Amino acid sequence: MGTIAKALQLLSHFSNNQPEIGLSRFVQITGDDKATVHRRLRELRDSGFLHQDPVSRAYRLGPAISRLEIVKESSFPARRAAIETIRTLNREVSETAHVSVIQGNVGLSTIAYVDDLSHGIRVHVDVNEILPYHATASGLVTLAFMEDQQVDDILKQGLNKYTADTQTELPQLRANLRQIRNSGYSRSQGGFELDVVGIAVPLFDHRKKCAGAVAVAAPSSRLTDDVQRSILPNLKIAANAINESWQGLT
Amino acid sequence: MGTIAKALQLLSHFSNNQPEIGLSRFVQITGDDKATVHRRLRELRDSGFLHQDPVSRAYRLGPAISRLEIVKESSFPARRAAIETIRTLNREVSETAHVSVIQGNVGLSTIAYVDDLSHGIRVHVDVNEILPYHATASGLVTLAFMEDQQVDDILKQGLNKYTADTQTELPQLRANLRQIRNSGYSRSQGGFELDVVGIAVPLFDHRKKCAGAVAVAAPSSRLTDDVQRSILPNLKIAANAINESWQGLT
DNA sequence: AACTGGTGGTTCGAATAATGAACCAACTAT
DNA sequence: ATAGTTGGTTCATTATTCGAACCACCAGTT
Repeated sequence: MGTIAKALQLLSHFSNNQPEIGLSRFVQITGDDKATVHRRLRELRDSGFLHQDPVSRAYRLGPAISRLEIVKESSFPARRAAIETIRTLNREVSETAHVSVIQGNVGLSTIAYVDDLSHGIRVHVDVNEILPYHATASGLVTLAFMEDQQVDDILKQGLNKYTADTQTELPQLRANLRQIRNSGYSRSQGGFELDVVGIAVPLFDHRKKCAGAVAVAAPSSRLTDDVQRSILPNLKIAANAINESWQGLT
Repeated sequence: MGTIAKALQLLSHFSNNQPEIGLSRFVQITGDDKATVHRRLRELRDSGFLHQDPVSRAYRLGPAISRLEIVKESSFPARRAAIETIRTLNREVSETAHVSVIQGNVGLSTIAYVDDLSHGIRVHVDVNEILPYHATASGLVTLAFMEDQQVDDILKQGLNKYTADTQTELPQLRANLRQIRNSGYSRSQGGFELDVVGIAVPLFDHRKKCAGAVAVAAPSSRLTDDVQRSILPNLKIAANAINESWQGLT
């Protein structure tokens, strides 16, 4: 990994739970030397990707992010399209829904989500973090529809065990992927976050290559087989809508 | 400038007019060696900041941008707040309005804008580019309310002459800044884009430090003194609203 | 007042990673 | 075939990143 990637990885440590991070905390997280981390943070700050509080000296995500997002969305409004459709999806199924896209071989990056508000108990996965391929419904379904070469590269990296239920056995996983490809959707039960069930359907880009997934997540207690069956058609409709609106963005 | 900053600068070449850029074009723009540029692009791609079209091999802004923007806005919803208020501002004054924030010493980064739709002829500045301090209304008003030390650093870098009307004489500029600080607003006539007049009012962060500006831009033909006077109060109301909503985001 | 442990930040020799001229490979048009 | 594109790679040279040790500051303890 080059210097650039290492620096950019610092940005991925920000989340809802941790919107501001100081130098020492960064050192603690990354394990790198303080001087090194500091130099990287300074360059990110000077480029506008971080904003440093003048008083507390802590860092948070900077204005350059917003600016680039505007450029991105005004030329390829992928996110806007996704948000619209998962809003209606959420209204129909009354559960948390999100759209995530492939981000290299590390996992899926969530670009839109709608938290369910109708239930008292609801899933609160922090979608601001990268979703691993092998432990989430979205990840599994993208793996299933991905090119074999890339699947091999990803599985070669090793399978992190997030919970007791995370599937880390390669043969079973490969069988699971075949089954997912046949059925057209994936289901994951507590592999990433305990008691959370996810159902996901693949998304494709303009060249029919798998680009990501739409998923619904819910507490396992609420997601009976019947409910699941009722959600699936809605998921597929949402996926079609997003696929269609993404075709124009070549 | 370090390697990280050089790589990140590649991202700033994307704009509405140029949403996709290939390797050769990047080499042409930057003047760096092809191998160097390619390595930087690859790292940005692998980190998710660029997406490479599998067919055309051209690069465009990637999903990591959207992800970070979500994290940023869900912890510090600065942009959302800004968008709301400039929408009403736009309805009231019927001209293009935008909010830009300080991005280091290079200029201002626009984080929200509303294009005016009521007039046939309207300003179309590409707000996706960095606004220079000395040549725009937003830039001038932030300079006027910025700390002297930083002002000196910025003016030291030299003043680019964008149009025949760009003010590049230091003494006049400094006098102009004093006058702006007294009046509380700035006005710029065709200094960055010909025939465009801008009026801007400063924004402050939680420590009362100048953080950016709200501005209205219009064709000079339409912006008579009377119209200008009528716009000012609306601008100040908008600035107050944004300032207030930003206070909580320390 | 000195000590302790916590911030953020800097220095400079040593180690490492970025650099760029030359080179492929594929495609298009002449 | 030739010449001019495109994107991408190699490898010896060079310049940059790296990191142990350092400073300055602040808050609470002894």
